[in-house]
Amino acid sequence: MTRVTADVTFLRDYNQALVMAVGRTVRSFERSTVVEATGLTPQAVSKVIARLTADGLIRPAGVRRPGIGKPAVVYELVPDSRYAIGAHVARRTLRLVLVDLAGTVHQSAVSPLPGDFTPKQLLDALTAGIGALTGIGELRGRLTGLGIGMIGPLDHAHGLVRDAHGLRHWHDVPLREVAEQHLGLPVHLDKDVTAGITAEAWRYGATFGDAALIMVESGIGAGFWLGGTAHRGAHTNAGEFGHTVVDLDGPRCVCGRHGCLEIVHHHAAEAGELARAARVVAVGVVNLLQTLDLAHVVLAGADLLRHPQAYLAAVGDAVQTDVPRADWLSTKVALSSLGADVIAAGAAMQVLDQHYGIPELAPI
Amino acid sequence: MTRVTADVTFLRDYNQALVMAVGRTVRSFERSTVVEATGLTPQAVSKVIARLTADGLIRPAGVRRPGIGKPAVVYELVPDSRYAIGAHVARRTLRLVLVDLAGTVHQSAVSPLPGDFTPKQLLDALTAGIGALTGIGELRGRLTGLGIGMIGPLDHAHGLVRDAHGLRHWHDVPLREVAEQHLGLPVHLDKDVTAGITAEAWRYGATFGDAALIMVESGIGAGFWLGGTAHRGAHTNAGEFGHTVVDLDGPRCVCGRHGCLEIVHHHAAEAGELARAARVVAVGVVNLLQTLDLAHVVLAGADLLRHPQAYLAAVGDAVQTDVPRADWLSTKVALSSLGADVIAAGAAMQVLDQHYGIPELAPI
DNA sequence: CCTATTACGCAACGCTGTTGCTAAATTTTT
DNA sequence: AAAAATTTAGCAACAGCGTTGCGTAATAGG
Repeated sequence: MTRVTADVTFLRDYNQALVMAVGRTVRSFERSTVVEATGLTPQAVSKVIARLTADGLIRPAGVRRPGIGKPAVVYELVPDSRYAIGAHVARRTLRLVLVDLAGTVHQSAVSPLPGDFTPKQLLDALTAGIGALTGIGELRGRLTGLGIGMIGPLDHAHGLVRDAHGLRHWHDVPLREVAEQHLGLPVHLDKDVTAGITAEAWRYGATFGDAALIMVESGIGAGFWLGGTAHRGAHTNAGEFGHTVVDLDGPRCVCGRHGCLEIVHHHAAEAGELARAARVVAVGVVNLLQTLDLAHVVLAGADLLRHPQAYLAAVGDAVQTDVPRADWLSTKVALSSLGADVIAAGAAMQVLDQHYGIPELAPI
Repeated sequence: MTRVTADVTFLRDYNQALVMAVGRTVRSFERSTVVEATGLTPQAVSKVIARLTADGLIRPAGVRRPGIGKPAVVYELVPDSRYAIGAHVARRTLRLVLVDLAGTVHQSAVSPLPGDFTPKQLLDALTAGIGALTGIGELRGRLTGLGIGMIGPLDHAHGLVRDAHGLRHWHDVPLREVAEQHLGLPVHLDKDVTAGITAEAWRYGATFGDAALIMVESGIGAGFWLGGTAHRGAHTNAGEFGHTVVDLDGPRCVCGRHGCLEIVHHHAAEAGELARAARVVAVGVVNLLQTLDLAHVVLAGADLLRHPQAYLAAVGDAVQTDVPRADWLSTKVALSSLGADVIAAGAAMQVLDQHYGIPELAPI
């Protein structure tokens, strides 16, 4: 939740979210854990824990007797106290997942979408797919909403699909509003890559630094996690990473420029030169590191995950070789920990994050 | 100021900073202006204004009689209530500026630095330069500190120069600490490009969106302003924009890779092909826009400012032509409004920002 | 002179996290 | 077996924040 001014309710929500972040990161925790992690006073932590317990979000889970003194009460998150549904809308498929408060994916289902599908067809597919999730009826009251990760361009703030690449029927569609009415659920709309990086950040926990998710799948995109939050850009259009020029004299791209990362990669992949294709992506990743100085790079996307080791090795090598070596300058490269579910799961986590994540203040 | 947990003092500082931001942006303001901009209640604004007035940071400046009713009291920032000194440390020169609370540059002085200067030599130059600023003695008590904008790599959080490019005597120098002792002033250390974009953001005001400052000057760097704050990256090393590959088969760069933006630009500039040099920078800028979706691009740096119109035209054209056209997707391209002072002035503003800027919370 | 309108602050309030202190549960020492 | 030490945890009072209710000051218009 974003607001401009800070009042005491912000204060409460913020500190409460800090405790929830601890609960999500570790399996179980006690009061002293939170005190250490947050710097809140023990008394304040007690109050927060009492509130969260009353809401059913956390629960006592035994005691710890470390030696002398009164044993400490151990608490744990109640994963099944809240759920969210995540949808990954691609050009031909709809993937739906059910995610709990701890970020665990409980169900995952893929269904085909009609070629060049319309908004109506997507809504129908969403309705059918959500209905098919087993036990969805029993989650009433615990279902916080639906997150949609979709190809752009779109307007995250207004829930508007501006002009989805390669889909004729998607110009200025107020998808969030329409879906909320159609499904009777709160809906959150974001670019696929941004949803993806949110999933990685949520699962990794609060120590997740600046990071990018590279998605190779009918195009190349990137999602960014900068300064503890998703970076969407001035018009929610950040991440068109495939359309950065890496070869001034390269082949002409659909975007009109020459030598875009995407077209160069595509040519190499088409020619069956997997190693060269992977190296091209690696060059792009190192460009990102030089520009943004990231702590994590996560690789994802259907086309990439068909040859995960080739890409992982190429990017890992390039990061080792091409970035100036220094022990203080390290970047972890990894494959998406959620595989093909990462976009849908991240979209679901964005919904949970709106309610139970760390709130933000928007400077004027 | 960064802290983890939110308490009531954070509330106060935050809302107070919002009012200061209004005061810095507009020439004069009244209570209703602030109410509208922030959403605070009139009563809350009255309290904040009373505190700021007592501290001498703002003052009444007449009344406004809009017609019927009691006239409103008009307030204004007191620019000379606080000052900061900014230093831009380049390879051969030291530039010092004196900046007031409103962000106005009052004095600017350039002095040469010895070739391959040592930390000691820089400290002496700083001492001499600061002493030479006229009227500096009368500012005691109103001087908030010294900001240093310097070539990297460096560690902003610890005030440590890791390994300044091309300077032999600068390995792991704790410049902030040393300078604080030597000068008896609080010192703030940051990369030159980050200081530069801070200057633009401060002057532009709170509505400044995601932005980058492109600096062409013995190398090409970029400073980023993302999500209402400076983006420094995981290791304060963001902005090595010159070392992004734009030509896979291009000439070998000092960094070891081939076809870096910097080396390609350098070759064109050396050959006297100004238009081509400018176009190369423009390609890089469009790459940034595709990746990060920026609202502003600011051009700066000694080498660029020797031919400002050529670069401005090339980048402006490329942004118009190469980024997918849409009325909602607009980026403003401009030359640095502070010219050669931008880095030093930005460094000074970072010091002021620490005290009177909008405080941040660091999620665990 | 009266009324409507606008600006603005005092006082009381609700809420936050903090502080001071007491109670409870356990181990260690006598 | 009893007393002391140690640690956890919460009740109660408190300070500080923005908010709300309401009274007062200052102006224009009738």
